[in-house]
Amino acid sequence: MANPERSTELLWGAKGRGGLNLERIVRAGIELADAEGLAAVSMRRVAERLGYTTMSLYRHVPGKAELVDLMRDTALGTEPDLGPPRGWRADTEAWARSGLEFYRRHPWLLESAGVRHVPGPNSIAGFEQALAIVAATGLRPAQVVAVVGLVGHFVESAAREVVETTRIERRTGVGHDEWWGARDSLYQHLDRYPTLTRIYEEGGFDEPLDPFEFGLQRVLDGIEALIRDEVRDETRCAVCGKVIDPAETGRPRAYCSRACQQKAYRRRKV
Amino acid sequence: MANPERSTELLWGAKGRGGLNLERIVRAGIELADAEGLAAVSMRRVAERLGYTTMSLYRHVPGKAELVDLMRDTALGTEPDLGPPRGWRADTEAWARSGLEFYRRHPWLLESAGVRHVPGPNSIAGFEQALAIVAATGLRPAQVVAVVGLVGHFVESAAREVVETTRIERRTGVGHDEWWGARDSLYQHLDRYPTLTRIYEEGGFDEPLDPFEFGLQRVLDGIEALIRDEVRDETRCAVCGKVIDPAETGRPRAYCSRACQQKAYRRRKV
DNA sequence: ACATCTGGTATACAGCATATACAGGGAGAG
DNA sequence: CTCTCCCTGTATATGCTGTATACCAGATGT
Repeated sequence: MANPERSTELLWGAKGRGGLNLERIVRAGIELADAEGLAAVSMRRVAERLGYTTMSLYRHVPGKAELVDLMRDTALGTEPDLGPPRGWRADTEAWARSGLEFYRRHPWLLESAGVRHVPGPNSIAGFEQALAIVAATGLRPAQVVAVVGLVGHFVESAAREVVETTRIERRTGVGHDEWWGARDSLYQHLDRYPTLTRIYEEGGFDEPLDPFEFGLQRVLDGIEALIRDEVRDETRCAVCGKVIDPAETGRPRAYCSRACQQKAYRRRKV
Repeated sequence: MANPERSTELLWGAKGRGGLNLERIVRAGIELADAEGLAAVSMRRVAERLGYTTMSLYRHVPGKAELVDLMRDTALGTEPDLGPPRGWRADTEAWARSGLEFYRRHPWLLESAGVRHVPGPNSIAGFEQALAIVAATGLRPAQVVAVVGLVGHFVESAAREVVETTRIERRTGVGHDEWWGARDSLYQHLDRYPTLTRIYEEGGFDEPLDPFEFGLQRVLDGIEALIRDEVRDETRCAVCGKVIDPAETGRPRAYCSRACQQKAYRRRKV
């Protein structure tokens, strides 16, 4: 993937000379987006930041849409792993939490999330990670896929909420005030919203629960209920997914065969 | 709210004469967005559709952002209600389903959902509806708010997925093929994604579960678990939320007092 | 009768993505 | 060495976008 010639050129070329690169363009785009949001990423701005003309970019990138695709997948690539496995629930939680952290670092990804989303290798790697975690529950394959989709979309949605909130708070100082200021015009029609009124008066909006933490526990509870209903009490091999027939004595088996045990060991070692 | 003069003008002016209106502009914007997506809504296009010049719109609307806000709230206004109450779970499900249906009708709302979202009266009305449903569970106020947020965001997220899928399928004919076509380049690196490979081979992607139906049941299950843990076995008044002390004989009480019973009756009647 | 306001128009400008034409430099062929 | 061709970067132009500014006709108020 990483052309070594280009990489050294990228690492050592520094100041601006050394010619234009795909990598340099993508990096400049990401920096711009991290700092000022996706809307600030225009071909002009990216080119300016690199000291070239607008059209020079088109020698390396087909168009803006593709640039954004590349930016997304590249940004994904710099993420850490989740540590040692501790059961599907803890692992899924860790996966979700790292996803949130990721969106926090690159909020602009949320702005372009609705669009077509051509999956790059790094994006697929995250998908694989989640599939492996959830597959260990023993759910049926289609259910595994659905669960991963559910959690993934939940993270995206919650991140959108959290990021938006912090952005507004940072921009308007307090934030809460502005929100309730806009609500002032509502107070005249409050009789039309009796439940809203009651919940407001009971302080339901004073200290809102963290939407990510709250929602995540609900979603995981829901998945747990599904597992309880669907999965017979069989342990399954983390490598191949086959049912493991339980050992009658001694330490419970974790793999269905020596082959899978070895495979897991090798994978763990690299 | 609805200026009768303007409304009659709007209803009877028909063909194009009768002058420009806020309502006509907003309606034209919605029609355009429904047909061609939010990206197609430009001041020029809206004006053309009405037979006026671009700048004429600015006599009635401060700018495009405000026009979109108005479009959103107006679109929300034409939605049906949910029928008679049948318990929090069925009601929440109905609310979510109507939300999905709404997004299906106006997919462009999803494109502008991430943004600041100034809440209009109709949007608040939907919020009130959901609050009333969830408040009947007896959860604490902050929890009620969090649950409504969770379900609302889930609907938005699932709708995005569903709408996107149908759009791609409609545009590219089959859709599935295109998706797996893009995956062709992946097959060379499949050894890097063992779980993905296994799930694919087991048919986990062949007949994907409906993300809305699947996710909704998980989310509701999670909420149900929360209620089971949090709520003592007390029935609560749907009007004021107070605890109802149970009737020892006869039909179970639904309201905490005659006053609330009457209030509910009056509200139901209008 | 005159001023002011309202609603619609025409023109202009800055920003955007990108198509097209062109220029210099390096590589390879004759 | 020269000629050609490709690769890379540039300059210019087109057609979008939102909107500022200036103008103009007609209605209304005084």
